[in-house]
Amino acid sequence: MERVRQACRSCSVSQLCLPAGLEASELDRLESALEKKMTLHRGESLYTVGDPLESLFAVRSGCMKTSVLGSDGVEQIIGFALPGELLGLDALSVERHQCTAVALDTTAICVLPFARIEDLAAELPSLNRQLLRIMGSEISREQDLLSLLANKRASERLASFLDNLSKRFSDRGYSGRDFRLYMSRQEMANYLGMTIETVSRTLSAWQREGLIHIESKALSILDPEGLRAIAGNCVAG
Amino acid sequence: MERVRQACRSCSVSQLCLPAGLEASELDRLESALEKKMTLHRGESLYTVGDPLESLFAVRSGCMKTSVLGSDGVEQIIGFALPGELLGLDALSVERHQCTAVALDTTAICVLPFARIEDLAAELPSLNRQLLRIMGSEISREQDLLSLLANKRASERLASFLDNLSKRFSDRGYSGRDFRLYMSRQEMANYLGMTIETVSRTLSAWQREGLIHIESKALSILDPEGLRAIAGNCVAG
DNA sequence: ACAATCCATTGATCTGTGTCAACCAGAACC
DNA sequence: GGTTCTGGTTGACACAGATCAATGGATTGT
Repeated sequence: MERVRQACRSCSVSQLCLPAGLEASELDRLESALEKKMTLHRGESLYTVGDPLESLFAVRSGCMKTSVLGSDGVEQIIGFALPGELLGLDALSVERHQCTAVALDTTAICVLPFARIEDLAAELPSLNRQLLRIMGSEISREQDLLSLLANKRASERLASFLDNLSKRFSDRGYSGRDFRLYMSRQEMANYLGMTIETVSRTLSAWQREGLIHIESKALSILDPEGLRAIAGNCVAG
Repeated sequence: MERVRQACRSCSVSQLCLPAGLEASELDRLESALEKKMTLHRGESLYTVGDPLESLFAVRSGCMKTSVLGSDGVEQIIGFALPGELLGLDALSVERHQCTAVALDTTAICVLPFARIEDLAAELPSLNRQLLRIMGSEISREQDLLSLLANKRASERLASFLDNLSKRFSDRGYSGRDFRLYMSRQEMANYLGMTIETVSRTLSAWQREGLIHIESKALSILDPEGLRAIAGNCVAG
């Protein structure tokens, strides 16, 4: 771990992250509250269920998954976090993390000590507003996902998911047509409430139909419109 | 609509609501920011998708449902709000409501003008903290619901739902064994991602087995343990 | 280079729950 | 007092997707 100066200003996703909308002087203060950055490797966890809330985290590069554990011990993946996204917000309720965050790839993380963020937010209204904004969008992201799981069929869910990933990659300056799926088929299936076999079969069918090309984790979307049509024009997921 | 003085202090659910943890002087200021209260009748809506964010709302008595509209126009119910619960948090992301809130019964609502709450939160750290806490618990509530929808079978979902309602009623000082289901079978089914027929069949089966007694909307839980066993000891829903 | 894993694909079969349809009961209305 | 409506229950049947099983390909470790 190392102290990072100018962390936010040099970060390509700051406009998607906590600093969005802050002025230069405010950014200075946020950067000085930012403790350190850390790097996780595939499979390493950032926090697990029950850990006390010490910090919020921002993904700087790479990809994380978050999951909750059902009473039966079965993992349910809640989301995949790309650069610019905040992690740990669910811990604000009871001061303990309610889910587990694991790296799916080598991932750089900014650590935001909660006490400092909280103090700073009390002084900087625009920071507090941005924090609320991010929490609000996490709430509505989950609402969209609920709608997806409750009343769409498997292929619609998978198509929405790929479309959503595509959009997020292009928002971050990467190609929305060709990208790497950081997660395994198992993880996609779990996230979308289906089995690995159904994921595999559906992808194979789309490949046969010329909608996509997929080889291991490398995905090319050949017909974005076709995919969106299957998704029912809904980009949740 | 009328101005309400001492709104929070006289409210039986204030400890579940925004004022939780506030000192007397802070409570004064919150109450003076609280604009008015209003009453909705069954079927009336508090806000709908796209309405600009003007206020957050707290349920004082009665029951509300919130739902999002899929791209295909299909309603997906996201939650049922009981007294003490806050509504409108999803609007903080884009300053517009992302879902619709409709009364399921005659319902009293406290209106919290967002601009005033925001200003006040900047001055009262404990209020801001409580707002974040409530948003955090909404996030984890939805996470639990995701887990329920993605990998539980219909009967487990329904049992979890009833168990969760039971718990919330008893938290509010009502009986957790005998209570009125404010929502229709159709609304339960929609919320839990199943059909009305499956809800009906499952309830009938449990009635036959002596787990519950249900007549129209009046539910008695005869065997809470049995119900919880079906739910797999998970209280999400 | 080989075995040992792990992950993905594909096929065959089974099942939970959706779909379609008939029926019933209570509420609302003439 | 009957008619219509709305919401709920029950049954028969169909099907999307789960489950079980076999195989293949890639990655890891020795």
